[in-house]
Amino acid sequence: MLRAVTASLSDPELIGPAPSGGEQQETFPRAARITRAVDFKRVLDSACRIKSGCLTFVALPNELGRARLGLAIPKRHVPRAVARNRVKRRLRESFRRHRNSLPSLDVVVLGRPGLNTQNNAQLCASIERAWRVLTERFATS
RNA sequence: GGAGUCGGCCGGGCAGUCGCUGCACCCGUGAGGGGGUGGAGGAAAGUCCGGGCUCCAUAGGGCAAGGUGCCAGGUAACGCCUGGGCGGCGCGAGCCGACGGAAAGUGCCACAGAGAACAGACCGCCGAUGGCCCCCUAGGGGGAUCAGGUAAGGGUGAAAAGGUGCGGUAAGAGCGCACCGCGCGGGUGGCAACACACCGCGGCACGGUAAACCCCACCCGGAGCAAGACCAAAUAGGGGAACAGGCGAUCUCGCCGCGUGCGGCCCGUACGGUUCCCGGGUAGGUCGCUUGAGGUGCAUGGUGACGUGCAUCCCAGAUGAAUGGCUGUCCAUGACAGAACCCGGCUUAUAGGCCGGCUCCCCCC
Repeated sequence: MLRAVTASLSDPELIGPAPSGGEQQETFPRAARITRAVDFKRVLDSACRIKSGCLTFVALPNELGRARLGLAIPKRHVPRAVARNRVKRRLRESFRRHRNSLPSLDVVVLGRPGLNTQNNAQLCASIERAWRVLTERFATS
């Protein structure tokens, strides 16, 4: 875990294009997702929330040695299924890219009002900012 | 060539790369890995109809409620589709139609208008007939319009007592006649809806409204994949057994027996420890879950919807929920939009493009 964090800080590409074959594979297996209702509940009951744009990131350290992602984009804030899929795909893709540089956290991303009107650039900026904040806050602890 | 109309189809392509996911195969004790192969739509949407499937209910029948509503066919079924009829719109191809019943009953028909349902004289026209005035005066002529006559014209209205023409009359009027229309009965054609340049009768309306109540005919049990079936921790609780045996006695039966509370004691009653089993059942998991009223091709019956036969193909199945990101390039900027048990329809949204049938107009030969 510690090795992963230091590697990420020295990594030149944080926003850049595809890495073209680094040492670490940027995969997104099922083990990197929060799939159980109890896990969701435990994370959402924790106090650490970071608002970034129209998204809220709720984080809780875990003992697994890797970061996990869970999504909760409500139909109330993004009524159309296509738009909802777009938001979730952006989040998953960005998480996949930054997974190896993140601390060992369970992160649940919540949608907030106004999310429906965000374009891809705004969305990506919000997500990138959230990863940086999460890394800084949990890297030392 | 232009305008229009109907039907069908596509709805970014290609290459590279990094990911996700179903399936079978290989490697690995296992976690997992490897290469292969499949991976959103014409509407996946709205959830408006109709089915399949599942559980519950149910002898049979009726009422109520709801729905459908020209006729015939297609279909698993339909409120859908096809063909036909009728009415309306369009030069036409075509399009549109809750299109059964108003002589079973009830209700409503505003405003305007003189009058609106067993209806009417406001303006107008007439004033033959009766009365009035004038003139010549047996008799006749003229005038005004009091009685009155009149539904042709004006005006009101969504709608005003069938229409046109001729006759007729004081003026008019189905008052009479001809044609058209209407109603009733019959005939003919058609499976039927219905049609008719067919026959007879009736001078002629039995106004509209049933997406107002209603009447008639037909159809209809309820809930939905979070349906439902199975496996099944932990905790609490339910039921049962054992933990304790001994004595008498012939296989069998009888008697006594743990601790604590209530009580002076017995009977009685309540509570309690450990282990195991049983059933219900929560978290969680598995199935349901994709081979189907299925697609494609050929043949064949039918005007058609569609049916039949043969061959061939397997074409998403996720579950905190996959089907995407990036780069290059081309067409020249890609609309509406994302499966959640599955089908058949309807409705709504939709940038742009392709193909075919038909109609009308213009030009050339």
